[in-house]
Amino acid sequence: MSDKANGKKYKDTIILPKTDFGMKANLAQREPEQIARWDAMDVYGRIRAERRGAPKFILHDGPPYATGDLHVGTGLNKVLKDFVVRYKTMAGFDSPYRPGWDCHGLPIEHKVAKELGPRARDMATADIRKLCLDYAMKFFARNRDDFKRLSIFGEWDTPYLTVNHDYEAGVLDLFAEMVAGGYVYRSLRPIHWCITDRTALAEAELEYDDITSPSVYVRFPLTDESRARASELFGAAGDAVDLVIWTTTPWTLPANLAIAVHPEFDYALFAAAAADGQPFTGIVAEGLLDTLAARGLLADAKKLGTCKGRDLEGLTYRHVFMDRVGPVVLADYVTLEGGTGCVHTAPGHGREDFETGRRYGLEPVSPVDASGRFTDAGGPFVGQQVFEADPHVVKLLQEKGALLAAAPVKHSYPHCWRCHEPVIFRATEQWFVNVEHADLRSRLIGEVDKVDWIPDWGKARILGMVNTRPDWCISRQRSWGVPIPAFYCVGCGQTVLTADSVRHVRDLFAAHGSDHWFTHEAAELAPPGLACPKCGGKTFEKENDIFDVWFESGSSHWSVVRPDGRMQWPCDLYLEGSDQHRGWFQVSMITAMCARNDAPYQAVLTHGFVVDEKGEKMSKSRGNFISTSDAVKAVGADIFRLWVASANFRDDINTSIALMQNAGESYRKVRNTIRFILGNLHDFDPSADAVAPADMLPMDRWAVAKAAELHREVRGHYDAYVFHRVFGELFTFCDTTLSAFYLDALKDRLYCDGRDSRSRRSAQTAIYHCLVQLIQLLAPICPFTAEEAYAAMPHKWAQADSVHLLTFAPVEGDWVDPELIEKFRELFTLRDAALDQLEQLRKSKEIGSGLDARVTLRVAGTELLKDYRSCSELLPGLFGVSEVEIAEVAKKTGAPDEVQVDAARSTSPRCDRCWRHLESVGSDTEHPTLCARCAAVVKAL
RNA sequence: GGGCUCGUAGCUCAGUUGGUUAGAGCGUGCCCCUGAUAAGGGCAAGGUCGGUAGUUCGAAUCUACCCGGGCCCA
Repeated sequence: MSDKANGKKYKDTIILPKTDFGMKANLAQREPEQIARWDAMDVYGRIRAERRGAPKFILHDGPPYATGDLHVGTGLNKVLKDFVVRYKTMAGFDSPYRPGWDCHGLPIEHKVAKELGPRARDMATADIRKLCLDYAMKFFARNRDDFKRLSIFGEWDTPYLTVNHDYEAGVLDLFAEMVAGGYVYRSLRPIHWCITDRTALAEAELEYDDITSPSVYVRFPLTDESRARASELFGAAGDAVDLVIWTTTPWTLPANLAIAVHPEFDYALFAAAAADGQPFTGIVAEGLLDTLAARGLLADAKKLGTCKGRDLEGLTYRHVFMDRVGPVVLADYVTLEGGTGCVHTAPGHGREDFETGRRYGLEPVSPVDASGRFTDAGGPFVGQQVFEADPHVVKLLQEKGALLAAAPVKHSYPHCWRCHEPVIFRATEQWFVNVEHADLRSRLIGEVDKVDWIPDWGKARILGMVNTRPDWCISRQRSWGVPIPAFYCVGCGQTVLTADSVRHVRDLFAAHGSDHWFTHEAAELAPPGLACPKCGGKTFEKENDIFDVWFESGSSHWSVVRPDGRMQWPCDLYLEGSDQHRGWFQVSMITAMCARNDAPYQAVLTHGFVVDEKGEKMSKSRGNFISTSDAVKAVGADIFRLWVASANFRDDINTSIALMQNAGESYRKVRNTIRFILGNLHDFDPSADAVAPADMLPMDRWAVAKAAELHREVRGHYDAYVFHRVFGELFTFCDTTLSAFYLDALKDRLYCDGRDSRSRRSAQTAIYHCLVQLIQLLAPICPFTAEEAYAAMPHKWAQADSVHLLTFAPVEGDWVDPELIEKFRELFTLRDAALDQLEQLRKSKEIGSGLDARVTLRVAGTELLKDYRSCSELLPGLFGVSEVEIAEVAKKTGAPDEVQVDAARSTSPRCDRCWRHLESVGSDTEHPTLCARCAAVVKAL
């Protein structure tokens, strides 16, 4: 019989791996089937039932906007949440997860308006809202399918939608608390306004384009008292002293209430000649004096003195043509880029001006009606349209001798997206939340400090915002949203908004939804018997404004978390992208502090943004946009999820299909490691075959100790939400610990030792425990693969219909063995030396397989010798060679114990069955081509 | 322009309180195995740690400035 034929004959006597767990995952096809099975068994519902009464861990979902294809970033966010929820669930917590969607808001209304075109203007609000709802529902359904495909465990049949009646009622319930607390007020505020369409415009509805404006330099004279003070400040004086301002919108000058200077800049008092040759004394920023002089605005300018901007605060000046005295105020947005360093401030016509005015208690003046014509308060320009009034304003300034210079200037200016005409800033009545009321701002700051921000710089980020944020304007002149439930007395115009009136409307919305507001008259909406507190009137009009969508999403803790008996308020965790420091994190905190003086969350975890492979912003217009479904189509959900886990999400995340395919390489390694173990457990029943720890071989005890170590470290990383370390540990365990070393070293025992031999069962016991850890710890990240592996286990560690119903099996104390791990660490340096030698033999063609070689350890020192002899059995496996000889060599006195590693081609014959070169081959006459071990095993069959 | 933030091999990540020659894995190239086989094992190449200037006996690590990216504002 030839060697080959002999080998074939004995091949049937070795025990090769056997499993149905395929090498190819075929995720694209199998994942949807698995989802269907989970749905059919209602695995989510069963988890809820099994965890009832357990400690809770509540991750409250931030609602994504229901529009467009799901950006990979949105998919990544949901996957990270799913890691948390699944991990906490396996850790024994009851962690219900109810996803949500933000369904109201301008982007949807905008899309619908675009589709409708001019028809939109003639449509009833209620009809437009119906179309918006259809739009939102369409995308909600589409996005939900994408999320489900990622295997996010959650309540997909009962998500919270901000258009749900109970959600809308919750928004008003929270609003009622805030009204009761005195946080809500109504005031003028400038907004973008199109005088052609007579409508308010949002930032997203503006288009910027160049226009030419009649810019003017204007002199405003200081009052007598201020002139006296100025002469002290500057150490110089003039008969009259003028503040010089510059503006590109002369028509806003009737609304001028103040002049702003920068507190840190130096300002100069100067003497110069105006264009008409008349000498005058004025004030501008010192840094601009030369520039202005060089432009010929100030002939023969002579600096008389300087002082800091902050010292000018409180000086007063006389308006040139309105009967009004205005103050000098401080503002740090003043620049030296252009102008004079003294900024014309009209709180009714500019956002910054408005904020500055508010700081100084200046009530905005905005004498312009909806069509852009000056009202009675417009002084000399009553009835004129603002842009047409510009030249008249300039002329008047000239007549008054206040015009220093006028020149057309080209600059970028906002235009209406519909009619493309230039827009104006116009002050209208808006609703606000007062962040100073009842020390709200300082309470917010104090509360921010109590929340656990992960990473910790999140705290600095949100503090910076809370510190400087102005009052929150919560009203919008829009259709698609929750109406602000205020009433106005027809008799006297008085606003009526009380906690009780809000709660009355809340109940109407709970029953009928917010559409009710648009389909019913004020009389049907107001609480019965409502009377105007001012005039006693009983007839009312209803408010037309709706809430800012941020108010809606900022109410989710109140609408969703608080009423749900399965959850707890405040919840444990919010987990969103870092843009939400300004957005959802902040607005949720504000509403919660108003209502309950408490943060709505105990911890906030943020992730960076998904960017393209070059680290640049991802967008459809750049052509580097990737949707969640693109990703799933390319690599499948489990690989997508593994990719998410592999990235350090605290920074921005570089993304491309190719990078996800890289994660696919790691996936294959993990999968094949699991597959190999499964294959070698096909005849292993732990209840009958497991070997007690004390009886296990040292290398197997080492493997179990490594598995225990893995468990401890991975759990730690999960607890700290450091998923890329979870991934790293799991991968390294599969790749380095198991595949490259341990499993390779085990093959001889698993394949060739007797089926029931202690050495083989010991190995199986170890890989069984390794597999249990792998499947469990992988389950939150790759739920499909973990389930598939669990199903493929011939004997499970815990019986369940799904691995996701289980809690983590505890690691037994006697597994943990740091000393053993340390000992192997030493052995590995020996292994490195051996592999180095083997590689040289391979290069010189002396050997091919490691089994062609034998290793000799030349040991100097009795202690070390004893050490190696005690574990001589495991050495061939450690080095991957046929045999290892331990030889004693002389030790120099005083020298430390030493070992030298030598490898050489084995001189022993090769066993036909186990392929090892051993001296014992041929010792059995019945099986002359086998080694002693194999002969014995074959005979016993 | 401001606040926060990131920048270590082509890619994903490690790099204790500053301390030898900056480490892994993936990918790439080469080799081995053919009893994990569209698998498995090994070896090798690949980095001026974004740049510059400081502090220090010594800097990927500390400081300042600059460059590039991101989020949020203006």
